[in-house]
Amino acid sequence: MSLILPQKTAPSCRDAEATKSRILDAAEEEFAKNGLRGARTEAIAANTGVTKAMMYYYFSDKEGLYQAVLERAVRRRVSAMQKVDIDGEAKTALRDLISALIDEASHNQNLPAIFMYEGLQNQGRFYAQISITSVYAPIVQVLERGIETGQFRKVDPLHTAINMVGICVHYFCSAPNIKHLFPPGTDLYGPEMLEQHKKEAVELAVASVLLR
Amino acid sequence: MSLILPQKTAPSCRDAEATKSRILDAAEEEFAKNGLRGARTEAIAANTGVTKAMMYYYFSDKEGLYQAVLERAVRRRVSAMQKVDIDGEAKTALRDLISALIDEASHNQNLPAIFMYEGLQNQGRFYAQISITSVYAPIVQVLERGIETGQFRKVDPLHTAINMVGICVHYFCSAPNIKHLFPPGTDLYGPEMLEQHKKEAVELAVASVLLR
DNA sequence: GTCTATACGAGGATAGAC
DNA sequence: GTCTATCCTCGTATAGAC
Repeated sequence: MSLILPQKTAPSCRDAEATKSRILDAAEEEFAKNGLRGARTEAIAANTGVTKAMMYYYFSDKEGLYQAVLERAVRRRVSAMQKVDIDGEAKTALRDLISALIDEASHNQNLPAIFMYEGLQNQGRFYAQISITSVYAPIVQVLERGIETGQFRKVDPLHTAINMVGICVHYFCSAPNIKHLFPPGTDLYGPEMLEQHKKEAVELAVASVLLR
Repeated sequence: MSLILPQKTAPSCRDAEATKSRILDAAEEEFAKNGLRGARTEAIAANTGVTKAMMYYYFSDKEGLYQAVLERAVRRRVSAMQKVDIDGEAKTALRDLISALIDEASHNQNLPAIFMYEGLQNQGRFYAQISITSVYAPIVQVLERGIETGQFRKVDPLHTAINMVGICVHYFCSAPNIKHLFPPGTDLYGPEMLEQHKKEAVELAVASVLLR
């Protein structure tokens, strides 16, 4: 019984793109957990299946890797927001935008943490180059239209958009803190809880602007 | 002109309590910027006026210092929330709670970051011992009462309380990110901006639950 | 393209004088 | 109680073989 055991994750089969994306995945995980400063290149490599040296081969240094992770993350979130049709009724469009944001965070749970860290720890340095506008812009537009058409209260669209994003992401970013508020054993990332978070968030967002 | 120059911050005058609290202040600042892992004991000492050795004299290690900072931070936030009179009309009580939370974050801008980091980076490990319940409990109570008395929609009180805290703190935690959304040079911590954030947040929170 | 081995600086922690 | 000097691990990054 002396079979040759496979490598813990995947064979090193000289596929550049595959390797790069494996590194990006592991790095995203680590940066989401610990931020740029707290992340350990060692830990990234360990979860990658390839060695630390490869990281430096493809991404020149830790910061380069971080930036690549961030760029991919922004691309994903922007694309999730832009898939939403915002040209219909303002109320529906708002509901769909909030849903999309939460669905996307539920699907890729690293993103909220990645963005939060970028602000907290990195002072939004890379955001300056990347332009986060495209994430907030659709919400702002829908709010503006809702106000014009008389469906929504006269809120400040930008502040309100920021507050709505706050509703969506705080649940994810604070999950380890707020889990103590729920019955022991509750899984905040379980399907029922995610569904309820989405429901409550969507209803709260819509109710908060809809004219009575 | 060979005057003896004063120490950069304060004299080392053998006052234990004063020294401890100076260390705590500097540590809070550093932990708020970088989190437990990212924080540098060197940096804390540098802003303290006393040496690194003193840190280890009073707080056994980096983790001990972190825990002390967190405990003080929780005490402050809980006390800010408990000062609010929540026994009057539900709508007023809710408005006052949200105001208090934002005022407190405006006053001590490290707290939102400290709590966010505790969840993101430290998996809420210290929260388990400290009990964060007292921060959310007043909001939950007020929401429950508002629902009972028929003033508020039938929301889930806990989820909604979490979402409302999200509204309050996201502005602060994401400040370096979202500042790119405002005209260049806007100071998100300036009095006008803070006032507007409070106004928008309070109105949004109240409108989101008030029955039409 | 991928690996092993290692250089080197940063940073947490302590010893011991005053 | 406070300081200076130092230890030593950990973690980023590179050299060089395959």
